Amino acid sequence: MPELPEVETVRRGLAPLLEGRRLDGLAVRRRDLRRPVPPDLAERLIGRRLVRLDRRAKYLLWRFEEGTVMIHHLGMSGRMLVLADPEAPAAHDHVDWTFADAPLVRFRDPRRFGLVVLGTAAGLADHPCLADLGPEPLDDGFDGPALAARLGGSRAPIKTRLLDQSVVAGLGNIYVCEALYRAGISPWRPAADLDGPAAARLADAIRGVLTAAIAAGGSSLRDHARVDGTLGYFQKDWAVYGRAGAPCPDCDCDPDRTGGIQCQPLAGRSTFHCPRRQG
DNA sequence: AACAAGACCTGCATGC
DNA sequence: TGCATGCAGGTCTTGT
Repeated sequence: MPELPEVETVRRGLAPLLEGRRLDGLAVRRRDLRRPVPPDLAERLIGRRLVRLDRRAKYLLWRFEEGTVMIHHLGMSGRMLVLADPEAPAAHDHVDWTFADAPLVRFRDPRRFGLVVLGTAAGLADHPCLADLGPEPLDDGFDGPALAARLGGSRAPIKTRLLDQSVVAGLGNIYVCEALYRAGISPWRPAADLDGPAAARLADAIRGVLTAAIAAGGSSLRDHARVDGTLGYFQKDWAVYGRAGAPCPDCDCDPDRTGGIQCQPLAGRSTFHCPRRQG
């Protein structure tokens, strides 16, 4: 589930509930996530107020008083539950946070690719999780030249470069497919071959698709809170992802004649594209 | 150095 | 119905 828009949606849902509240309790049921949950997590956090909930790339940054930061990644299958009326934890409910005057917040992550570690505000930029991240695509200054500079002279396919978090922070397989489609650029095109206009179109496409997805996701946080399960929201707006065989919504190519949206592997990931629009 | 491939872990859809 | 297979939104490590 979580690429940048989903993490941002979670952040926007949780922040108003939790910012300014004191953490009163913490339950860790499994410590063997992608990296071990630190043994002193409770000791470092309990009794402190959450000053601000931030996001960097696909990480949630829980900034507590006195400069302690909980760095939290949802991995592939992680989601946050908001439970006004807490139910018994299920099999993959690994961590609960209890803030004063707030609903219970629970981290559920069946595949355990997620991560909860600690950092400090002063050293955050140098933390191993964050040190190599590229620019935030929604920040001011992310444009064609900035993207082109990050791509450098790489001959690798543009899609694999965009999945590299040190090039642009926060994109995953879905939004890379969608952005390349919007920009009309083949996923296999060597990154170094993008000229100025193409890089500008791609930067615009990245910002556009992320912005649209966040706008669509914002209304569905209650689905997360309700433990609804499935994805819900922006997926109905995907132009190419998961739509192999469907007609391209833009060039309207006939799937019977051109094949419509195609899915082919690239760097081991399913890659959805319209060969005609993105030739 | 740059890139590809495999590993990590579980759930789910599909097909026999 | 039951079982085997393949695939999944992300990193990280290993090997070429």
